[in-house]
Amino acid sequence: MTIVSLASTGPYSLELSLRAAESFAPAGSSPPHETPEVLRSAVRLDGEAAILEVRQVNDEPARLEAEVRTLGSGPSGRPGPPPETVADAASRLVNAALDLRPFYRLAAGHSLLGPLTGALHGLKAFRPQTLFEMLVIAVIEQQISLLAAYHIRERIVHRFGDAIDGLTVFPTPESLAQAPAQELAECGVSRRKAEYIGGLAELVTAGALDLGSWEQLSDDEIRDRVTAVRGFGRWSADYLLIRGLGRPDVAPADDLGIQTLLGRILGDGRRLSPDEVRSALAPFAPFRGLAVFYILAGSRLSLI
DNA sequence: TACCAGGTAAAAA
DNA sequence: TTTTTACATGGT
Repeated sequence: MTIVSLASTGPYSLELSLRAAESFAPAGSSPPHETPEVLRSAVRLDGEAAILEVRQVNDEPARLEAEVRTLGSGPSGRPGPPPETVADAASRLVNAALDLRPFYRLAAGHSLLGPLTGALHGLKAFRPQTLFEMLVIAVIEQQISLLAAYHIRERIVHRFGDAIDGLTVFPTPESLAQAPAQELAECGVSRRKAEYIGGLAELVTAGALDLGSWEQLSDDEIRDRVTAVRGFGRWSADYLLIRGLGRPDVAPADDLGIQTLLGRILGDGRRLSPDEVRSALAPFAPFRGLAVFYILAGSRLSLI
């Protein structure tokens, strides 16, 4: 067991972020939390499956506490992972490095975003533990409804991931590279998507895609690398930038769900074209992605 | 039943 | 070069 303390840059509300995350999941998909203020996540630390729990211990300045349990750790087992590893994993999950204050200053004067950032003060999106996971999820979500994608993803995770303490860690690139396309397709993805996932997993396993170094790259450099992989277009690249890397300014203009949402909230109810999405989001640069996330969360939480 | 849903690559024109 | 088509699940 390892416990570490970490700070969030600027304001943060774990409780609000948990409520937003829950509102994005299909109704009834997650059992009611016994402890709604704790983020509980199955992760892989130094190659070993672990449960990572994050709780907030102070509001301003925002401070969090992360606790890890692995199967091997405990009174008689090996020691848990080193504190830096735990702190890094937890910081990534809660996007601790993102500072919301400049976004709030920009939004303050806006008729919709002003009140919304007030009501959602401290809200950040959780990030997945790895970019590999985010890319696989992007493929699954291509073209089909989020609900259908959710069921397919659950099947893949349970079939190829590692169970620990009632949760399941996302499959490794190695396990998906070894999975026959037929077995992936049995989880509900198309034959072609199974090839995309297998191809990605092989590239990562072979070291041809060094996802770990992508944090340092610019948005456009990452778009180039993502779209060079078969099965990954502009939409998937933007999806990775926003959800996987938390890049605050990515405007997902090709996203059907965003086109529909912005048409309803900012437009006349009709779905917006990609160009109309770009125009609608222009006032929020360099925080266009954050603006979309706040509008989406506000919509899901029935605030707008 | 047919169509749409937070796309993409490959075939056809 | 541009347009059309196939693909999988789940809801309406």
